[in-house]
Order: sequence, then C-alpha cells, then structure tokens
Amino acid sequence: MANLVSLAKRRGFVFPASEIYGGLNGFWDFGPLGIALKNNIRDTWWRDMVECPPIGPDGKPLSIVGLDSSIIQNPKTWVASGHVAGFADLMTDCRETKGRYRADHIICIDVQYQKAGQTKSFAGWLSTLDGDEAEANLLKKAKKMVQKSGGGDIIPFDMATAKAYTELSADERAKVIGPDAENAGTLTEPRKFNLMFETYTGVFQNEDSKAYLRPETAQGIFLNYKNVLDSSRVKVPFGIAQIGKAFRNEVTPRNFIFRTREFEQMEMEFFCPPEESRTWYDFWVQTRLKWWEERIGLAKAKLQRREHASDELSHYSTACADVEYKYPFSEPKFGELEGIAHRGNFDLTQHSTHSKTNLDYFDQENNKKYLPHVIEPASGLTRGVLAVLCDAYEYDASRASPEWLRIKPSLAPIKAGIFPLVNKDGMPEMAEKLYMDLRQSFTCQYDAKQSIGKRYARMDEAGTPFCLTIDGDSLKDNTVTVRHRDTAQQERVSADKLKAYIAEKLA
RNA sequence: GCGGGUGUAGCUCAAUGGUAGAGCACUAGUUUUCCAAACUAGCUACGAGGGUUCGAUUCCCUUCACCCGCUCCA
Repeated sequence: MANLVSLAKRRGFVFPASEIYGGLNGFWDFGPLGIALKNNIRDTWWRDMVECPPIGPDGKPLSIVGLDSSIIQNPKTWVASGHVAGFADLMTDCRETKGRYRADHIICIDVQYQKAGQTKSFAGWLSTLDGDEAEANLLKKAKKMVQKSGGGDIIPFDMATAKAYTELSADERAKVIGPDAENAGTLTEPRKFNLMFETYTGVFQNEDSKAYLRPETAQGIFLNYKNVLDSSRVKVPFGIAQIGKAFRNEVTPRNFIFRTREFEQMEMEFFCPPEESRTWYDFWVQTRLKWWEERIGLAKAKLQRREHASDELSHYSTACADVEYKYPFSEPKFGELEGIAHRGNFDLTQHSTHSKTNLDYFDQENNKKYLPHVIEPASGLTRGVLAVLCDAYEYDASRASPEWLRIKPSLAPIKAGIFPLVNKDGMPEMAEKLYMDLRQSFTCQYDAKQSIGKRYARMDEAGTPFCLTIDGDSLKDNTVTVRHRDTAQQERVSADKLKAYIAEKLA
C-alpha cells in the first residue's frame, strides 16, 4: 500500500489536499493522471447506465435517464430523509478510559448479587456495548466486581431489563460504570456529533439560513422524481442516475482515499412496482458485480457479494448487498465498493409527507396509483479509483521497470506513448506525424527524451498499455513497433492500421 | 477520540547540538537503433509553531499530517 501511495504521488494520480499547508485530514486531490482515470471510470459508468443501459430480464433495454442536482438543497430535504437526526448521533466520552462510544450503543443494567443471605448492588450500573457478546461481557464484568468486593453469587439478570444509555435519566446516567471503566459516573452527557457539513446560504449567518452539503447524491434524485416523470415520458420501471460529490464528516478518515470527507458517488435510483422490487433487487446486485469485473476489469477473485444481515439493515431497507473488493489494507477481509439497497418506498413517502406533495405514480395500463419502490445501486467513484489502482499495481523486480500499473486499456489515462527510437534521421518527424494523427482518436503522449528504456518505464508507471516506436525500418516500410505494457513483448504493425489496431484493443 | 509509529529533495533513504549527503527521478545538452545506458551541467529538503542554547534538522513542549491497531462508519 505504501508503494502504491508513493507511486500515486510520484506519477500524479493522487496528492494530499492542500499539501503545502500541511494537508487536511480526510481530503485528497487528483492529479493529471488521477483525474483522467477517474473520468474514464465515471464515463464508463455513465455510458453503461444512461447512454446504453443494461438489457432487462425481459430482453429489452432498461430506461434510465441522467440528472445533475444541486449539492445544496432546501435543508428540509435532510430532515425528511432522516439525515438531520440520523447523521447527528449522540456520542459519549469516558473520562476515565478516554474511550468514545455511540450513546445508543451502550446498554446499562443494574446487576445485583447475594452475599451472606443479603442482596447487594454494585456501586454503579454495569454497561457494555450492544452486540452479540453483550450479555457475556456483562457477566464477566459482574463476576470480576463480585470477586473484588469479597465474593458472592450474582443474581441472574434479564437482558430485557437493560436500557440504552440514551434512555436513562440524568441521575441514572451518573450511576453508570463505562463499558471499559471501573468507576461509576465517568461517562459524559451524550453529545451530538453532526456528520453533515453545515453551511449558510446568503451573506447573513443565522439559524434560518443554515443549509447542508449533501451527504449523498440520492436525495437530489428523489426530489426530482416528479419533474423527471412529468418531463421525460419515462414509465415505471425506470431509473434516474447521477454522479457527483458528497460530503460527510467521517469520524475517522482512513486508508488513503478509501474513507474521505469529500468523495464522489455514482448513484442510480431505480423505480419499480412494489411487487417486482425483489426481482429488480437481485437483477441489480448481479449486474453491478459483473460490471466491476467485466467493464472495470477488477480481479474476480478479489470481488465478492455480501448480503447485509437483518440487524445491519437501515430501518427503511428490506435488503441490502455490498459489492466488496479485497483492498490491500482490508486483507484478508473485503471492503465496500458499492452498496445496492432495497429502499422500499421510504424516501418517496418521506418527501411526499414532508413536502405535502403527492408523489404517486399513475399506472395507466392497470389504472392503479402507487408509490414505486426503489432499488439503489450506489457506488463510490473515488473508491473505484482506489480499487482500480490497487488491482492494477504490479511489482516484478526482474523487469527493467519493476513497478507498473496493469490498468484495463479502456480506462488508462494515456492510451499510447509515441516515441522515435532515436531523436534524429527522420524518426522524430515520422513519430510526430503519427502523434498528430492518433491524438485525435486516443489520449497519446509524444516523448523523444532520454533512452527508450526510460520512456517505456515511465509509461509503465502511468499504466499506458501501448508504446509505439518509430525506428529506421519504419521509414522504409511504414511499420511501427507496438510494445505491450504487461508483457514487454513487441510486434510490428503497419502505421496505416494503428488506429484500428488500438481501437480494437480498447474495446 | 484513544494507544503506538513516522515526518529530511519529486521518490527511497543517510548523517549531524556548529555550512545537510547519496541513489533514483526531473530539466538542459552531448551521445544513443528497443527496455530506468553513459557523460556534463542544473533544480530541489530538515511538516508547522514555540522553548532551552552563543547556536536546534538534532534536545524539550505544542500542533498538523500520514501509517498501524482500537473506536466509529449514512
């Protein structure tokens, strides 16, 4: 991973944001090659979603249209979506252990024990983090404390009587012994941690002008659902796709560009009849997994589908699956790349209620009115770039250029390097002519500097799949050496056929 | 947020309480007919702030960033 980060900076894929001021936690900039790669992934997604959408189960192309909604929307949007409440989790700190916990994840219980025929209480309520091992943890803790106070028998307790820290009164909170603490009352009052970026519209800053940078692009789609229906002649089932920046004050930005506070999403909301939703959910999970593998070229062995457990699902979601990739930092585990959520009609219901707007769809064929259900494939473009870089990174000490990026040719920032083998004897002239021709079809780079080996190596690090070299023979027979990045093998191709040759390899 | 680690040139790494070095990369030139060749010249650094000191890149404090492990993660 360190090698990749180093290469990414050296060749201009990714730089730390505002680096000359010491950087900023959770923000990264894309350099010349990085933005080219990102745009290529983005364009592939847009083409495969909007311009040439997949073929549906009925053998016909799906209907999906594009959208670019504003990053800042009326703040009521985020009240309706649940983000104002949901993105402002109550957190509590422990003064004793310096730990930080989500307040609603701490469960507390008043455990008692018997000693010499008397029922006794501890000096405080025991607490632990919610989860499968909560009861075992509490029991272990209770035993330890009983032992410390001279022995006794713990009276069996019922987990159903346990309460979340947030449900306790101030007096009761003062009695709680933190999950990892030994003394009571060391937990702070629950505090709000707003994960949304706040800003203000207009020049006067007050509560009325407060607005939010979107934490996801999806809500902009729901807000425009009715506009699209009224203007685009689409019929359910159909999708609306959008690509754009989103912002979240992540608690812990980590792992290069995996979790950042500003990132880019590629989201599509697919509206369908409620009774067909499960079918479409399965369709999209499969389609998306295949897309990363076939269109982006990620190694099949490093991709997996992971179905969310029922207790992991959001309150509005009836199913959710992740497309996961085995990143170097997540190994041996996988990390999220895309989430495909079955959102039901939660969002449309919320926005319909909060905006007092009827968002029902009228199905003329069946003369029915209903709120469509929504399947949402939402992927991180920024994470896509990371996955592609991780997947493409190769190291082979036996090569003249040990490090190279095996990026799928169609996504490569530069498609071909064009070199005169020697910078004289008519070679540069012919190479320049070839460059001027090919640059109109592909992103090319002309390079006549230094030795041929260095030029190949530079292109290898940039992930350029082809290098075209003009040598003495080229001038005589009009052929060019095509050198392949992955194998360093060479073949001669007629200069006239190069355009078609490269086009075929990029397909 | 906690604990540990790391911050010196574009990259990888040295050294030092007293003028900061190397390799590679990069730029210019010479040379060069297929894999980071050679030669010459050139550019470039002690993350930031404060303290101790005659003098700090080095010692101390603070801060920022990155990495690892926890915690968190729509």
